Amino acid sequence: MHRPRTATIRDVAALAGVSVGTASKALNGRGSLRADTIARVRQAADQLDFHPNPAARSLHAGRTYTVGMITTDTIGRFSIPLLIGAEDTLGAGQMSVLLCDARDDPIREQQHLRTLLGRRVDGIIVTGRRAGTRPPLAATAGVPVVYAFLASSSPDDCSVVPDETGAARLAVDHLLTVGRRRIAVVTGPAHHHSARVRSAATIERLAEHGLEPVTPPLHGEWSESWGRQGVGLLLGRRAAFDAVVCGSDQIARGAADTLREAGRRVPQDVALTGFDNWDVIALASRPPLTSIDMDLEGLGRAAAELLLRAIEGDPSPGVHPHPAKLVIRDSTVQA
Amino acid sequence: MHRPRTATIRDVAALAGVSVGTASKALNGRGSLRADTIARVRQAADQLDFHPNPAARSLHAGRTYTVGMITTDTIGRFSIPLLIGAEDTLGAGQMSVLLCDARDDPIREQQHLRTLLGRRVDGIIVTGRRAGTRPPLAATAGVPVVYAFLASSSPDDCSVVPDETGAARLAVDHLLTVGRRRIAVVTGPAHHHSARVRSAATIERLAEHGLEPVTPPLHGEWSESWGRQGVGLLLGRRAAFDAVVCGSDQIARGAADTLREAGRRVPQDVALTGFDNWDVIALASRPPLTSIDMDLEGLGRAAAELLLRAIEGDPSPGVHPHPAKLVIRDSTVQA
DNA sequence: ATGAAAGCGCTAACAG
DNA sequence: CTGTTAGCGCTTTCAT
Repeated sequence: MHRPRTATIRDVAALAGVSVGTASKALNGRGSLRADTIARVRQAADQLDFHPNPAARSLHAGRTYTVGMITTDTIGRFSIPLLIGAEDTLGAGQMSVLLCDARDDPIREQQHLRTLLGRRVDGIIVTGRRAGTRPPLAATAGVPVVYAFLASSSPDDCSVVPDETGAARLAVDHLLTVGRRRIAVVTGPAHHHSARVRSAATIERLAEHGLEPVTPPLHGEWSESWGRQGVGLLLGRRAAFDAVVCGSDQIARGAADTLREAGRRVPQDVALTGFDNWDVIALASRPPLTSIDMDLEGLGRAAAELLLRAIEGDPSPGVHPHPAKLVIRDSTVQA
Repeated sequence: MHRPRTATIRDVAALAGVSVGTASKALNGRGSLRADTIARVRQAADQLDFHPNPAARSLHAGRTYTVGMITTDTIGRFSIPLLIGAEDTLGAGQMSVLLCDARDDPIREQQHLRTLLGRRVDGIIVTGRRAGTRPPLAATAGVPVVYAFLASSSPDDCSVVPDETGAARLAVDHLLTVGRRRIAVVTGPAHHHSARVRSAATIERLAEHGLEPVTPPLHGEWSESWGRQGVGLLLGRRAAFDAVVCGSDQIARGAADTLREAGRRVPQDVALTGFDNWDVIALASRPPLTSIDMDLEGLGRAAAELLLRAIEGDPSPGVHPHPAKLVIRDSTVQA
């Protein structure tokens, strides 16, 4: 095999006129060496553009300074900010990230897991769009795992999830602040965890203020089309409402379109809140949407920090909710 | 350091009652061994769930079976399918992918490059949204590099890019097929490479059919808002047009909204083509958009294949265009 | 303060 | 056919 001749510590030692052991110590600040020896070695290393071979280092240290990131469903809109956030703090911790896309296929997931363990990663982050919980990864041979966005069903595992109840409260409180009292809910499929959690939290928060929604929550797809239909239903029922809490930005955008076409002004007649703060949708909407931002990038960072800590031997089992924030735009407050 | 006691080849050899050398040969199919010896070793390996330590293997082979993927702008809508495609074929080639997000920052890019080279990756894929060309990566110490989506400005490098001219032709030919002759172009910023290439190719193709656009191409943002404005301009000028080639799905969707609100039927009165086939936009549009799909996932796969080949010592310098395809929906053909 | 040598886990020559 | 041995590049005792 034609090995690209990179400088080795031998070369550095030779150039500096010391033994490899001394060179190693000089470069790693171990042992006690004369200052000028250290300087000489450093200079030699610079001159040769020496970078220690990570394979050799790993072989000795038993660590790879690498973590695996495995997205159970295909990498998508939700995983990306998570990836970015995690990659960011892991990189700061000198860790590199191996990316695995399981495409919603348990077999692929299993293969990727084997690959990662085979590569002796120091830790694993599991993400995915699927709401709620998922079964924990099969045997990970003592390698620390953190679940991000979705939670492991085992409470012994460490999971970081968006605080969806807190998020729903943010939306309700904001609508109350801008004077709305007759609030409707149009959200995603009834069987969908996020849809249920969000609408339950919304209702609960309303109740705390002595209110209830003008109709039971309307469930449908996570689509603009359903947003249009849902609001169409509300209009058809001649329900009196001055705000709609929507389960996603897409639903909210559909709602905005239908309201406008029906001659209702947003936000003067009806205020709208979205969810996800997905810029493409929220900003293109007429008017732009007030929306809940789950801070997925921050969530990814949080997950990475917990993983780093776990790798250092300090695990944090349990489910850790990550706070959301409200981004206010014209769909609730007149420009 | 507390090393997780994974089985080593020594353990396997001991259990099988052979020497490590023999065990190695048995597991790698080298040399010539008795069938039952091989079987015994295999069984021992299975029993101990033995996986060769990749650090040791790398140390010996001088390869890491790892490639770096570095996205120059932040990971986004365009990079993801590329990532997925590349990860897919690299994984099939036993390669893992180290992900680096440079966030449009040359300094971060440089750091990531150093990290990747420091980790001795076998190859690098560079992607990014920025259109057109980019300066080649600084010294890569002989590590093969493939540029995907954007091209390196050096012709000695290997780049895989979408065939945007071919793509524009697909759109024009389709519009002609459905009987349109008075075609307008509304696209992105004039300084943007894709916008220029796409509209130039559109005009050229029209010319080959003895036609020209009803007005010079209209340039603006890559946004729905500009799509609405652009079509507003066309309507205001009382230009007679029966089709609009839009530079992106967002522009096309904006165009569709304005046309509908102006009482023009899509596609009966005006046909629309989008670009990117971004489902969230193209499907939510009323009507759903006929759009050009650059097959980014396939492009990522192609890039990965070229990289694998380059790693094997068979580089393919030059710019390799990757064909696009047309996805026909209701904005050009009545449902 | 420095050097010599062992060993991390594996593969590939070379002996037998 | 199988075993022994010498590295791959680095860190770390242990001598000196």
